Amino acid sequence: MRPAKPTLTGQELEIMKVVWKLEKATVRQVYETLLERRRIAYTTVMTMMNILEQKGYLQKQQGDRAYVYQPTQPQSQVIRSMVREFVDRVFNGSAEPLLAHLVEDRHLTEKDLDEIRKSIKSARKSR
Amino acid sequence: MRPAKPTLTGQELEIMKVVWKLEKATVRQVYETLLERRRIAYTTVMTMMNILEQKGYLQKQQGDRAYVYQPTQPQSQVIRSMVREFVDRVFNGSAEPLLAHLVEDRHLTEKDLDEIRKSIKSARKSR
DNA sequence: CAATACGTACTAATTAATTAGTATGTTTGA
DNA sequence: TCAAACATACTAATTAATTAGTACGTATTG
Repeated sequence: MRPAKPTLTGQELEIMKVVWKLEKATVRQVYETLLERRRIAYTTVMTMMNILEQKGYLQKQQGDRAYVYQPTQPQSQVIRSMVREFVDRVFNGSAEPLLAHLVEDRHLTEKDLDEIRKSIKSARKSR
Repeated sequence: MRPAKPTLTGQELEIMKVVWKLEKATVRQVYETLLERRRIAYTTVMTMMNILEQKGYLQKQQGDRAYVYQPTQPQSQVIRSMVREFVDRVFNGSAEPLLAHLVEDRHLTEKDLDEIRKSIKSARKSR
């Protein structure tokens, strides 16, 4: 049996992104979307989506003709736990060094930090 | 042939962390260190370290008895590119949403942000 | 020096990840 | 209606990742 919430692998994440974007989608819809970027077989997408269902990330229901899949969790929540795992794995759980790296890489500006500062304050209020 | 700088996988990163810590190390040293945390075979460590050498992350030289392995790149540099890849993969390259997640997760405090702010300023000066 | 520990090369087993084919049944439009 | 398109279930091939075993040689030490 598969564990309850196994991590999303690379290709699985790609598919989830499409489904989140579309809110709900058939295999064909996802297939068409992915085709715009690269060559892939219809059945490959189907297999992946079924695995995602087994993993608990997607839910399917009978639609007009084909199954319609939809995410079981919002994107933000899933990504949050991916970040948490990454921080655990790479930085042993502390986010600060990650920040340092982001800054060094010039991905972050002072303006970004102001944004963040604000959001911290409001988060604190709502606690 | 292997690509020049393939990404580090989970277990490979664990081994690299040990070697970075020790600065240079034999298979046995890494093996002993990993043993403290979990059961693993000596040859497993050796295999992994040889793969890391093929991938260009480690360099080996003949030591007194055994080969001595050392990192070809500093930890900070490797981790920086792991962060970059993660940001690309999960956030399509923009770091800001990553920040938002870190904050929401309360991994980040205002104090952290002050630290970062300072480091941005000094980075700017040295540009 | 002989037994034991150590080191390396080579091989291999297992599992996960990725991609896709085939068989078969349903729907639909010309 | 019937051929083409579509859908799904089932199976499978390929590659990567992870873990480890075996054979064999060298070093060490009691």
